[in-house]
Amino acid sequence: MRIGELAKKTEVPARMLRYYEEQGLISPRRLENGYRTYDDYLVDRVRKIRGLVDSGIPTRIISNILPCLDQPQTIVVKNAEPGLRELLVTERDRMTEKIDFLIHNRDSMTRYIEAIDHAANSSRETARAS
Amino acid sequence: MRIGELAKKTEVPARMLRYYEEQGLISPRRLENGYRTYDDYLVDRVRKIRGLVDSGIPTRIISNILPCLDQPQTIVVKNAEPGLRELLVTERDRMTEKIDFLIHNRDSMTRYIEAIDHAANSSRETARAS
DNA sequence: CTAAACATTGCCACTAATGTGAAGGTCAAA
DNA sequence: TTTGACCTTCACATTAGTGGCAATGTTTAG
Repeated sequence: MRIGELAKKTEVPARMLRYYEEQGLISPRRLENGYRTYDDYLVDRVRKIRGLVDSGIPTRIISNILPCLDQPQTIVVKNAEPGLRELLVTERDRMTEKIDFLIHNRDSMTRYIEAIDHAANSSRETARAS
Repeated sequence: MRIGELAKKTEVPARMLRYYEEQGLISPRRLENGYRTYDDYLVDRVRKIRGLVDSGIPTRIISNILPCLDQPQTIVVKNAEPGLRELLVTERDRMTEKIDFLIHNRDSMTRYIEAIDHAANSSRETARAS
């Protein structure tokens, strides 16, 4: 598919897709006329990129961990680049920390919201009683 | 405590603490000489700010949700600012989405790392057999 | 077939958010 | 009175995007 279709499917502006290419996150092939052409699997990949960026993971890191995120445990593992495993473990652990942190704070927010609701109920009852 | 001590306790440079103040995330009092003075509870708060920023949450949002994150369900709930509950729920749900996304991808990374390890073991055994 | 409408390209510059560095001055403890 | 922590202010850096333009390719309507 061409850039416009991918943009529509991913909700990511074409402009941004070119930007991600510039950052080395996606590498579409080209048609004879120079137009970029994207394989289907890139739809999923672009969504992952968005999610990772939204989670505060810098593009430089994203480019390293993207290979892990493609569904079939591709034979790419054969690379065995030394240091890659290290980096992946580090980033995986950092991610786990982030998850725990977010869960903790999400739960605090939930309790706070419930406190608001409870306060609203109480004052309603107080008003009714008066 | 003064800015230097807070910087040491939180591992956040003093420069950055002034920046967060500028962004309205913390409001230290001042001594007669103009020095900033921080209460103990701000240590925790600064750590939260760091975590939230690292998780891709913009400071403008952080300033809104910070009140929820202070441990004692302070009587602050009395505010009942209309629209605040809405905003909190929205951000809480956004946070949940982020958590789910991160968990999913963290698990993918873990599987990939295991695949690397398994590949390494296999080739070691192959080498031994030859 | 031609012309208008639309998609894509590269390019350059600009914005917004989050920090960071450094100059020049004040404060206070040794 | 020197040293180190702190003050303000202005400017610069980095990351992640955006806007606009002129040129070219493609599609569609008359």
